[in-house]
Amino acid sequence: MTLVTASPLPRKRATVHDVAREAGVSRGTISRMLNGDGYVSADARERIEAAIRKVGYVPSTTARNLVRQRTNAVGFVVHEPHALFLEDPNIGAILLGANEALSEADHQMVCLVVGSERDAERVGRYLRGGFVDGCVVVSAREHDPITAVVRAAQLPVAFVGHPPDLQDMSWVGIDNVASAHEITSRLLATGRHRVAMIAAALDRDSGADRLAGFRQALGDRFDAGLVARVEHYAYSDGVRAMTELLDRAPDVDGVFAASDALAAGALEALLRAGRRVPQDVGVVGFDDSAWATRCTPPLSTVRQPAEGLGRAAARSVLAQIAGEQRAPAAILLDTPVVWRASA
Amino acid sequence: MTLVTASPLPRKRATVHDVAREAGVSRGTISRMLNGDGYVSADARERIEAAIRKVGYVPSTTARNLVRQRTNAVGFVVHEPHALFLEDPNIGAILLGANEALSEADHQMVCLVVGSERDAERVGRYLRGGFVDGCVVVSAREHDPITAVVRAAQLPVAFVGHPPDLQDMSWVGIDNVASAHEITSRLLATGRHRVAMIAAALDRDSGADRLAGFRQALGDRFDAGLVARVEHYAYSDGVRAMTELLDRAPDVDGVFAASDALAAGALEALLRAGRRVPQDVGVVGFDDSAWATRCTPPLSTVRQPAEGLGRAAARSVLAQIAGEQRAPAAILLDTPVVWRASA
DNA sequence: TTGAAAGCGATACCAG
DNA sequence: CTGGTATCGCTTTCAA
Repeated sequence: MTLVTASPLPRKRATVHDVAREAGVSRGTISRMLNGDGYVSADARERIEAAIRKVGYVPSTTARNLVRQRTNAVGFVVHEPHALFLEDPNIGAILLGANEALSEADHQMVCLVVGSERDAERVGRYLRGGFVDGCVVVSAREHDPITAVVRAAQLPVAFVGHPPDLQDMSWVGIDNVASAHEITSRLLATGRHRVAMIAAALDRDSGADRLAGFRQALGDRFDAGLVARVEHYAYSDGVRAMTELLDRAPDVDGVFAASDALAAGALEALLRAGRRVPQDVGVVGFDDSAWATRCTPPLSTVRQPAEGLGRAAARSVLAQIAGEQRAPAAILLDTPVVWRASA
Repeated sequence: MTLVTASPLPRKRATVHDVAREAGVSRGTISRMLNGDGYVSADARERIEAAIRKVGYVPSTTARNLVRQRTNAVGFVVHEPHALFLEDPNIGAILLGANEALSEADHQMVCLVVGSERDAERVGRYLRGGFVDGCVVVSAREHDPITAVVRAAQLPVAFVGHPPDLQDMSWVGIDNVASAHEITSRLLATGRHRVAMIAAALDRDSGADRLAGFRQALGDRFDAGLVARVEHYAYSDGVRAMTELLDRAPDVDGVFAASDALAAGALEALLRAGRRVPQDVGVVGFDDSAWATRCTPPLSTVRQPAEGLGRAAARSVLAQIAGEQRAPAAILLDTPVVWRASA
């Protein structure tokens, strides 16, 4: 640890008052100018601009927020950061999509990370306390405290995904059942007979629905013994599940993994077991994340429009803030199948 | 898109005033109670609590921030989100570390993403406008507008990494030169003679320093022809660079990649070229990210204490806010070498 | 076109 | 222990 120089004198922030005195006008005039209400003489405008530069004035966001009763900021609430920011490749894209949409509307996205009980409580306070005008919530689970808070606060909100207790709040998502059904069918169409699934996150709708779609696609051929259940969508879970599956059913010739990361793990396990993909076993994933193309062979998968989800959620919140969208809506985005070499 | 139900009536928020009237006490008493200054009779306390519940009172963060002249929130500013949130595995861990430290101090972390000019301008406004009490900045480049803003605002700040124009602001980081030197030496010690490097992000200190350390370790044996330069720390860059390197110098028997993602890409290219790792070519990476263990063979690498960086940065900011740490400091964290099977 | 004044919703000091 | 009052920094009628 190295010390470098001494700290500078802490100068006090300039206020409208200072600018007013300096420019010889009233604070009202300054405010009007800054907020573009027109009706400011060229003369006054000039003097104010000079004064602002001279005293180094920057309006106080806080004071402005208080009087306007709005912040022009929208929260982006993320849960379980460990599982998400570090493992889920979608979260970053969703965040980017949301930021883009908000930026276009000149709103500030403030991302709030909930990593503990304590965080949940504090984030709740900020949310209800008017720190933001609305928020996007990703990966809420059932009975999520955040869900309760935004409902109680009647805050404009859009969820990404739909926990069962959303009631009358808006959400955006994809049709997990249909997507899983489709890709499973495609896999079956390659002539596989013993198709397994690596299912994950069954306590969330995404996980449960993908399993449901898989089951639906198999119909009579569904064999519960060919479903490996794991906790997370992670690579290591995929390795473990596939190893177990090979053990249980050595004749397996097809696998639908509930995420690309899981599929990549499965690939690794298959490789270790000496199986060739796609010759011996066909593998398909879900997400079309970076995993899909970095695997060997590249994964056939379902494209999850992550950025689009973020954008749509943000737009929904903005519409609610603007008072346009009155009724809660459920927005489903398309999920094209991307067919590559793994099946 | 499905419409669900009608929206509820927008009730107005209760204020201290309402609670005061309801409980028959003055607003001062309520404030004292809420802010734990003691000195509130059991009787008053009870009536206030009841009143709060009854009118559904939640203090306004905004109003409180204004009068207190502090928000108890710290910004976490991220640049170039595409490169970072989607590619850099460290950013998530840094964010988590920072959040953890802030949470312990009961401060709210608000993550602000700068994805465009417009974002930079807006984030600058929020930062200077007192939206947060201080901030952590990751991945600032030279002449970064954010750097200028925090300097001008004299905002308590800690950078993760150190762009050259930091002047007297605090930062936390690692010794990239020494780390690169060490792992290169270890690689050489395995008996390699033609050791190449895949260098990236040479416009940032991390990238340039890793190259410098590599060069230093090689001394006389340094051969500029064995350095492949790429833009990003990404997997695909690694594949490309390694392919090129094999082309240029087929006798290469060792590679130091400036990140694990690059190393993973290199592994892929080597595999394709029919080289065995570590028998024919030894490969080492940097970061000790998830890449390192998910590769085959797992990577020998340098552990970058990402969470620790986030925590340290956050602590530094907190100390500055508390007025403890007056002088700017440079904090370097340790980077142990993690030796696995790839070299 | 501009100034004066009334809030926005809390906190904090000061008598009592 | 508690109530009154000034204040935080800005926006926004309302007259002039």
